[in-house]
Amino acid sequence: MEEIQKILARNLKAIREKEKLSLEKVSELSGVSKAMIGQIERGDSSPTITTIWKIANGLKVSFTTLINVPQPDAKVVLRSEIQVLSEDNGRYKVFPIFPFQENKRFEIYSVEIEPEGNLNSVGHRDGGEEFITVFDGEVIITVNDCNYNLKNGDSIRFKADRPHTYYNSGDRLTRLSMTIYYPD
Amino acid sequence: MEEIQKILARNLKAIREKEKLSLEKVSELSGVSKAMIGQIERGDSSPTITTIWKIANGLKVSFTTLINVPQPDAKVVLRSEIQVLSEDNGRYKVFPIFPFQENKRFEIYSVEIEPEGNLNSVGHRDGGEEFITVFDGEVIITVNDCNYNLKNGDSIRFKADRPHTYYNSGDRLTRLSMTIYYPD
DNA sequence: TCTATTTGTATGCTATAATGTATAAAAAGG
DNA sequence: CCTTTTTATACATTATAGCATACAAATAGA
Repeated sequence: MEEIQKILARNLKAIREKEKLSLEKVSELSGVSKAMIGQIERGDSSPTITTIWKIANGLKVSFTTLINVPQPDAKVVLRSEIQVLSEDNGRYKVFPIFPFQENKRFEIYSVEIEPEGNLNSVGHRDGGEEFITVFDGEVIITVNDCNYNLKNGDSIRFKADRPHTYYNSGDRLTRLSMTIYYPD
Repeated sequence: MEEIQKILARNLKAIREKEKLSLEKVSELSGVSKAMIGQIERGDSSPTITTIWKIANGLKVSFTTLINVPQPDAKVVLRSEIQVLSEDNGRYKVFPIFPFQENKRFEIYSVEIEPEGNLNSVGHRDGGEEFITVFDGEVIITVNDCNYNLKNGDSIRFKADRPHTYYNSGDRLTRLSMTIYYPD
């Protein structure tokens, strides 16, 4: 029995218990036999993707809910705790706030750019996407040679797996929130 | 043949072509037979979770990469386009920037709170989690009766499926970035 | 153009997923 | 406590996943 089967078994059983459903009920909801639901929960069988799909749909949960592992409560990150990363002679500063987590697939930064400060990025991992909101100042973001002029309060999302740049075109500090999503 | 099989077929074939791998090579990397890889790509078979796990690991991609559907490039959201939601007699304003997307599982807002403005939340959907960073002013966030005093540049993440409140304890506008994650 | 190599597909066989049914065990109700 | 109902598991059968092998088709190189 593979580890992934155990994970699936635990998650399915946990969901079923939490919702207070019998094997019979899950069977009705999903269109998968009661005996098969039981086999899966005991880790006695490695179900096909079609079967899992039916179960996920029947229980109205996602695949990842069935194949991932759980985590804990509130956590504060003070600015003083953050190890800042500088580029462009200190004119571009990145504050890594919430690191990447495998089961969430995103990480969060805040960014500060001094006037005329800039950063060129060759692009991140495949399929990555950035979500940026301007909280102070202004910025010109270039993606695939397209310039996007953003003012205070504006936002942009773009595919981050290609060359892109950030440039503070104003005369005061620019501050951005940055959420980077990775599909894998 | 189920729809999920077609999706899987398309994604696997796309990855293989992109990486310029032969069926033989994917077979070596994953430990799944060449014939089976071919069957999966043609949608001729509904593989078990163990088989998909092996393929995902062999190709170093996630499950979601194999079972999800692709999207387009950069998109700008100007502040003027955002429909603001107000609470507490206008002292608490929410700007929905990037709406929830099923395949990413998070949504992004910015929030503005006037001095003494506050909001009580009974909690969102099960397992939801909030990631907040202060970009201006200060805020007291309460989660499970615990108060967290955050200053400019500080951040917090907390389980959002329980009662929580936001209160501007300062004497000027507070601005927050808010990323809400939902497991399903 | 021809030959050798690589690649994808077809086929038959084995292993196992998935089911329906029977039954033992657990839970609910009087 | 006893009886009925519900629930989970065992078992036999059917369908199909997964594999090894052969071969046709496509590609690469001389």
